[in-house]
Amino acid sequence: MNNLGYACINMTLGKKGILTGRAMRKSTLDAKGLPYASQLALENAKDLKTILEWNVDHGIYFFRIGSDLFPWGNKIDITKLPDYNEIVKVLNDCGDYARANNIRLTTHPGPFNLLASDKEEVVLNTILDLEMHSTLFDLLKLDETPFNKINIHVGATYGNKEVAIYRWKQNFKRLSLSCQKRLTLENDDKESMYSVKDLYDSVYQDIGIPIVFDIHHHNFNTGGMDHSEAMKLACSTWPKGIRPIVHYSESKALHENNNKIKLQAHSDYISDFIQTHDNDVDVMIEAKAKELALLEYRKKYNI
DNA sequence: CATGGTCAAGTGGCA
DNA sequence: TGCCACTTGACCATG
Repeated sequence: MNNLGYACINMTLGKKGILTGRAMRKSTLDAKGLPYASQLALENAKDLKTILEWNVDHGIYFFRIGSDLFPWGNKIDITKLPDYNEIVKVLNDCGDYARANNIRLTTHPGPFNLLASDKEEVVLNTILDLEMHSTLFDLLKLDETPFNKINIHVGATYGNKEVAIYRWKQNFKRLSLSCQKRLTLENDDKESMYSVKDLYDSVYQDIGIPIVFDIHHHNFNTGGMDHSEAMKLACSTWPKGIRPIVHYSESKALHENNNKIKLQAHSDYISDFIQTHDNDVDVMIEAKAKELALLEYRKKYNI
């Protein structure tokens, strides 16, 4: 195993008001407009640097950037933000810092990003959101490869997986090349949806999108493969020279012995050793306690 | 100032 | 039929 990372929020810094997730409701955007969106984006960008520095101070070189850095960035023209030039400078600086310190940055746009949708409006919204993430990566001067992945799910079947996958692949072609080159697909956490094997057979074999293996999700949708087989297959889809990423989380319902919680929900901390079956991977820990869970894990297993 | 309901977005599973 | 879960809580009105 190489890098251990965490997602979007630093609890320690968050308590001090340092975060990249300043957001607002639509009503607030309507009331306050671009100047306020600009102010939030600038504060978010500045805090990203602080979080990256904190990470380096704590030996963490893998971080997922949240989707709210540009509040409403998928619906507004961010180049029209009053502070746009300054925001770009700050993001350029964050990117330089990441490169200099060998930090791997990724994103995970929300479950509303459905390239397989049968509704054109949903697809258009998805394209806008994915392109916003890609533009953010451009401003950070990150690679146009899945080293800096923009990761999504297929996420829905519309009653016919084959047709949905076909639409997914058609709509994928509508993305900019730089966005396409960063995109990865993750296995879903429902039996009815897409396992690693589904993604491999129906998408990777056709258009070569790398597969992110989510170990927790696999428990709910194995596609007939055990963990070791599925992880190996997923890892085989990554380009040479780019370390595959796997996601790791544990069940909140089991941790808290509470059957009212869905088994899929993520626990605050993780307790089991992360088995990577000798694959050379970076592991994104998806735990509600964020970097605290990562630090606890390293302490527990002395790594 | 703390709390709790609500918030942009899509889908599917379940009580 | 309406909540929960997913990428993630944070916003905002109210007391």
